[in-house]
Amino acid sequence: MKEDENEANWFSKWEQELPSPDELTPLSQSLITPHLAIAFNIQNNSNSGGDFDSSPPGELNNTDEPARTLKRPRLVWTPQLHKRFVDAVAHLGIKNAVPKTIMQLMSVDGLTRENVASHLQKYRLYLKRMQGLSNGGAAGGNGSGGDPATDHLFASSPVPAHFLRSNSDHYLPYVPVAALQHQQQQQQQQMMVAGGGGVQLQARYGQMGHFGSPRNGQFEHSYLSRQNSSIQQGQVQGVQRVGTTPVNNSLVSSYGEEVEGANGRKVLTLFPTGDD
DNA sequence: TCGCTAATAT
DNA sequence: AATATTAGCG
Repeated sequence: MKEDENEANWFSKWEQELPSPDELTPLSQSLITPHLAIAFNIQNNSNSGGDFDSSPPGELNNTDEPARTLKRPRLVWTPQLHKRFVDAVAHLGIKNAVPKTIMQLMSVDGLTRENVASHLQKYRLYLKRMQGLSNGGAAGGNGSGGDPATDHLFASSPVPAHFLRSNSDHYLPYVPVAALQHQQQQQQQQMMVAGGGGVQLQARYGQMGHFGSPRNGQFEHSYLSRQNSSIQQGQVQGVQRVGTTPVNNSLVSSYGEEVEGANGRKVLTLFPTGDD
């Protein structure tokens, strides 16, 4: 197999040029440097949403600047991230739990409103389905419903009781602080990278400055301060077709499993998915 | 501009 | 399968 040799070759080059941990690109900024983009042959498909593409639809930038045209990698909603989401929603109360607000409360660097909106939509559907059934086994053992599969993720976090009311009129504005034990969970995160052109994103978050105590259903303050700048780092890596696992960082020093789905779609998992 | 839902795209 | 994006409305 000569191809393997070739790949091994460019791979070592590539490996040497990887940024040091300090230089990891924060998720909130450009996600993939032009260099990496080219190295991975990741090119934007042109239009479609262009999240952080700075040029508006009307304006046309003839020369393609990869860095600017790149699409965000798909966010991977890990159980922990989802938990944070649930906590945020729980503490905001139904009325205030809208994408933007949730996003702010979560204070996850790199998390966009759209990420949250999309997730929220699915989560709501999940809740609805849960109500339809005899409520009771929200967490852990669903399965026989034969429903969409994100349930998996959703089931990983306990659903606050008041979410499951069909009467959405007057929810309790807050949750009995029981679910609020997350505290400083370790910053270890899982990262999954899909091969074959699929690039996924891992979000890192720091400690939440404690949630404000909701008074009378109005959350009055300042979850707004996002000053946890120090802990926030994220990194994306693409895997072209390499069989080799690109582990070289101190952050990702252990090999994950390289599993192959039915499609030949490889998924790299760095760090075990730490559930609660 | 934001949010919601359903549909569709990747 | 899991997320993202879009359309159409309020």
